[in-house]
Amino acid sequence: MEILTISKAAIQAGVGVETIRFYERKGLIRQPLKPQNSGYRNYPSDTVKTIRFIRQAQELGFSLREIEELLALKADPATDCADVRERAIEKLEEVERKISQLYKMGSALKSVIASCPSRGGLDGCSIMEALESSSSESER
Amino acid sequence: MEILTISKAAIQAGVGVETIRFYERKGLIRQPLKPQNSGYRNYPSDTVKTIRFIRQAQELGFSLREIEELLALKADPATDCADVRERAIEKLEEVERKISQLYKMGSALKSVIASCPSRGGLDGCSIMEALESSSSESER
DNA sequence: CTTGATTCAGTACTATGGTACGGGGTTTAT
DNA sequence: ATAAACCCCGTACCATAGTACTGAATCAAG
Repeated sequence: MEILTISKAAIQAGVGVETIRFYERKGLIRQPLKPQNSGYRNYPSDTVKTIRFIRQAQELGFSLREIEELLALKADPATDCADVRERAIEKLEEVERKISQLYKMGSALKSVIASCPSRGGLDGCSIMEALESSSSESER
Repeated sequence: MEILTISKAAIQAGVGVETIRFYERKGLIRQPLKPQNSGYRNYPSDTVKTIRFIRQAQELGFSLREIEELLALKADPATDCADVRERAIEKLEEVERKISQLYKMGSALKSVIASCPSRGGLDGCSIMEALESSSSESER
């Protein structure tokens, strides 16, 4: 297994050096071996994979906190595939809910555009109405 | 039209009092009338609708800055229609960009879920594999 | 062996979107 | 009329996801 300095690891993973240290501080990647006479990190190439995993999961809409959980599942030999699948399904549902709302918003905007040929009267401007009717709301 | 104190408005809109003042500072909602002998805000119920709109739009991935622009579309019917129309078109494009982004996320999640055996250890978990092996470089 | 590049830890700073607090003034209910 | 509850403004603080900077230590090349 190849050993990498932080900057080599950063290049291979496609992130900045600071980002790696940031992930380490956040507990997303563990601090690698540091040789006794140096404080320098020596990364196994596994770490590069982990970082890529993080970026990939971010692309799918997972937050770093959620990714941390995914990584914990990954590290636990008792984890069943269904656990991971469950999280992916939840995320998919989240994504799909957003898409459908954006569709509504898109049609509201289209109707605004259509009903506004070139002269006054924005009475048909109903972006809010379109959204109001579709939202019974989340708590905080 | 009902008149509300800030806390009543906050409750109706499902946000905190501080959030309303924050939106006001940000220019998302306008400061309401304040009776002469009091510094207290008196909100029309319209404001509640605006706040709900803001929350809704945020859920869809709009930033407060973008939402401010969306709100500007709805406001002021005296504005030239063509101008409003232009901004509406821009927002529509933004919405469509968001949809396609989320769509990509959704398909990625779906394909990963579909190929998951949904039981067993992670050795055979295609979701984890997908997250790891993907060397699609998004550059930064 | 010296120079320049890299790395270290720690902290500060960015932007976004709030949330909390402190020390007042105002309203309202009893 | 007095206490509880509410509201004011300003400022400080929180999380998220990094990015930048500092001064000292270490490493790699000539």
